[in-house]
Amino acid sequence: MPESQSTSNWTDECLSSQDEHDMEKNNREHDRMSKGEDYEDDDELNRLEGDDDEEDEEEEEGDDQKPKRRGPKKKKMTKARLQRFKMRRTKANTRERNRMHGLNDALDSLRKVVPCYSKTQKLSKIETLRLAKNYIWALSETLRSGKSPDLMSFVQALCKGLSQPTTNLVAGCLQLNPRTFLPEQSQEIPSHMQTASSSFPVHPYSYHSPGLPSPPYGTMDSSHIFHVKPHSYGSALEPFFESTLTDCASPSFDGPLSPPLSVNGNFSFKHEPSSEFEKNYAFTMHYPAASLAGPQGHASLYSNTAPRCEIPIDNIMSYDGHSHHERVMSAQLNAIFHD
DNA sequence: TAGGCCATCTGGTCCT
DNA sequence: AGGACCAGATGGCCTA
Repeated sequence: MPESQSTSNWTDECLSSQDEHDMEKNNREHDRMSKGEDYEDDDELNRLEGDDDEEDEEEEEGDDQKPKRRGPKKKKMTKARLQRFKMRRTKANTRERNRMHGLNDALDSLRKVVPCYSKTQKLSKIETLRLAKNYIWALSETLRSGKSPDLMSFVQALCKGLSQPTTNLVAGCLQLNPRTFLPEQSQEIPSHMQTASSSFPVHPYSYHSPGLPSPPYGTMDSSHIFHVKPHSYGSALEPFFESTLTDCASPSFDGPLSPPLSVNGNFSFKHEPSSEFEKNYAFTMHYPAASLAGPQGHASLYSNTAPRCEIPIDNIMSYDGHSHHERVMSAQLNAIFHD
């Protein structure tokens, strides 16, 4: 293709300001190369350029000082060639930028459907992926076993391999002290919690970051200890409390109810003091695909009794929604602090 | 100031 | 040939 055609094709494209910036940068690059800097005598560029420009054919001959080089013959960087190079580079940069933006958009979508979504405190890319992996694993495990896990196990599974800040974030979402569910802390965890945390098998693919700092080892804040009350009527949700029912008949569960718990809107427990419901927490899973899916969705696994969703269904975020989710979070925070 | 995270540029490789 | 994908390099920003 003649250079002029290639150039006109390019100029037909819409240049963003970033592209213009690229062009400027490439012009600087041009200056640099014109001065003979870098690029190892332009070998690199010549390799990139290919050999379709007869007019530029030129070889370095008679250079006795340097040993003969292998590979394609060297060609001079003509203006036209440089121009085409710049254009290709600029286009490639734009494509790469867009590609990365698409990737980041996908990651953002993932952040929204993973527990502990926060607009203000965004999970890093790597932590998002780890948390998503744990989340998928935990849900799969739930489906595989056909038994709902207790929350402590679930949170433990979620936090496997996460960095301390992310673990703290999850703990924050849960209103929990991370020490209460980190597996390494089992010696410090009350017996009922140790029992609860055994519902999940060891995560087969858990990421063990060698460089991760240890979780905080502070004093146990009893106000953060997680108390789960089994609800009084039989339902598909009951298995979530099975371990606490069978193993945790300790006096600690006769104490005051702990605040309702929310895992970033994926689980929530609501305290309704005025009803018979009052000593129980309704479990809801308003992961959008679950709670909105109705009979087809995951929610149907847990919803064969009267609806427990304390948040109006239309307040639950849509798959890509933000504001709904924020309202849900806000509602849950209200519930958390309603004591 | 060091370290973490991120966006961007870049060149290589593979695929269509 | 051109685009997609990838990984390395680099520099900016932020935080402890």
